[in-house]
Amino acid sequence: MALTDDQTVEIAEIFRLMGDPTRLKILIYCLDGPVAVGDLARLTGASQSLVSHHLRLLRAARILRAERRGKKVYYAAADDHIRTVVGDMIDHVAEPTEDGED
Amino acid sequence: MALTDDQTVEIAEIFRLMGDPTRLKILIYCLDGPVAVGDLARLTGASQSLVSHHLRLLRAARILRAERRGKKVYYAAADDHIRTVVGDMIDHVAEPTEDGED
DNA sequence: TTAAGATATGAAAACATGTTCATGTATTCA
DNA sequence: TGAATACATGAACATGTTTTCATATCTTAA
Repeated sequence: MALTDDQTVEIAEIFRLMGDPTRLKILIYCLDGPVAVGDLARLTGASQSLVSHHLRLLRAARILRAERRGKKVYYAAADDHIRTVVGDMIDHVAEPTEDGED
Repeated sequence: MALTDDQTVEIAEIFRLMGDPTRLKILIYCLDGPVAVGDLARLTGASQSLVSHHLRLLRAARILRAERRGKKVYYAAADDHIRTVVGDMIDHVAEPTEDGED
């Protein structure tokens, strides 16, 4: 595998950001295409302020990218790795658990 | 996508656990095969106690699975999804950043 | 320029987490 | 059994994170 310490920390940071339910919901809604901040608030049930705070973190980590169109700002997944990672994880959870339980 | 709220929380929980550098290191060392607790402590540079605490969390979330052999306990990745997810993430970080910066 | 809509930001409150230290519980071997 | 090795656990401390509330900024339209 051979990752540097910095790379490990960088990856951990991304996982950490995906590790909050509110943030993960936001991220998942953004996987299929750009969504406006207000819509994300309605979809997730979180306050506009909270969504905005989370979006800043997700954007800073390059997990999401923002694009302004008039008064609204649309957020979407930054690249396909993100989509893949979340997709794999959904598969993981969907599966009935591999072989022997403990 | 259509995930239930519980599923979203479950996925977030797994990401959260992978989101700590010490834990991620432990996990990565366990990807290629079973590793004993003491070796994990040496490999990661963390104390035996800390490694043990983290292992408990990773095991409870079914990210790792434990197997005792004599005095030692060996930990390994619970399934291939975990391997895939971490692998994708490593690709993500390895890449030179997709198109336009902000 | 003023008003209204949409998003962003700072500070504080409430809550959660990682780490250490001391100690407890297996397991093997003499 | 007793000693030594390997791992697990509980409590406490220190630090970090999520969330809210109030307010600021940006954009369009009248």
